[in-house]
Amino acid sequence: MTTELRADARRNLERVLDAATEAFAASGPDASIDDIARLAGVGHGTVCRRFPTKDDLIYAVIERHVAQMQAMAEEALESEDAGEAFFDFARQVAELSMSTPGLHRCVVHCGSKPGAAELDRLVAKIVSRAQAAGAVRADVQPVDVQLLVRSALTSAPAGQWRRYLDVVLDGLEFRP
Amino acid sequence: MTTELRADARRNLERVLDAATEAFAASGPDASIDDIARLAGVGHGTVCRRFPTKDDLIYAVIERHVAQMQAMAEEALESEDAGEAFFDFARQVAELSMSTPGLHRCVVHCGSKPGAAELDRLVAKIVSRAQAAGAVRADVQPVDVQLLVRSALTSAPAGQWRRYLDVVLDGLEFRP
DNA sequence: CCTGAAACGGACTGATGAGTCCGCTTACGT
DNA sequence: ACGTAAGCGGACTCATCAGTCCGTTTCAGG
Repeated sequence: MTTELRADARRNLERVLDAATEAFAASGPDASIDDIARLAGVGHGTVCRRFPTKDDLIYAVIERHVAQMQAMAEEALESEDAGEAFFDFARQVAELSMSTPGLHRCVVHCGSKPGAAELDRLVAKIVSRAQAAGAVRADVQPVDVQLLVRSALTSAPAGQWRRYLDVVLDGLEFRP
Repeated sequence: MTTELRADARRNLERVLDAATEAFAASGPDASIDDIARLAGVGHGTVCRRFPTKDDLIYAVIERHVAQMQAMAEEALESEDAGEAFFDFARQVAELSMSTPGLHRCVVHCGSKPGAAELDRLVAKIVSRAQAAGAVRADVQPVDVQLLVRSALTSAPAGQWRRYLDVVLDGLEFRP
């Protein structure tokens, strides 16, 4: 079987993923492969063999994050109150993202990779629904909402992001 | 006189500044010194001699920009209506910044260099005044306002920044 | 065991970009 | 015109980092 990994290979793979998670959480996508390899206690050749590209590694690390966000999005779409669903969703995602700012920067770095496309689709739905319900201003596109929220989170000094998010979300509210 | 430049030196200096302005406007602070030197038609040693550090060069290029912003700030401080002054000032600065997005990114890159400190002080005054007048929400600091506006401008896709700014400024308005 | 395939790791390549150095050129005062 | 100091430019150093290659080690099945 080509899909089976030797025991030591599997062990190293886990070490690499753990190390990468730690390194990316600490330094964002700028963490170097060498640092990660060192942290994992393996040669960097080993890292590059499993993940032909650095982005592959980043994506492997944030996959779980993205899946969580997707779950949140699906839940939001089931809520009755479209407006409340949107604002709650935004705060939930922010809370998750900012629990590890480095990983958030990795998500931003990846932009819309395969797999994130589905998430984008869901977000777009949440936003449109909230706009249709008159809870969110109509002169923005779903992608604008994503970018605005993202940039507020990214630009906020450590620990201050909640206030920044408040400003942007208030700005997104529909006002007669 | 040590402060006098030889004619050719002055000519080259101007060429370098022009080239740097063009390159930074096109590519932001990532424009390489080599590119700038090539564009100016000089060796890159010449660039590095005049500007020991790349940041020195960047700062020389944005100096005029910063000065213009400072003038706008001073004017804003003379206005009667503190709230209107703030919002107008924000839009003026945005208009200036985004007329050359690459330079805007340079300004962001420089953060608060010597010289920009004075501008920061003026901005802080404008914001506090608007807050005291009840036009701007009180739960943000002047620096937060700067970062929020900056990030909205930076994250907006080409040509879309006005809408992004609208959202943030609306979010900054005081609401009873 | 013992052997072949899988996995390892680090030396190597190649790209990039900032800043230094020094032999050559050129401006400009006399 | 000529000598000298200012100025030039590009080759060089140094650092960083992603990705490749191959000789060596280790696993695991027979």
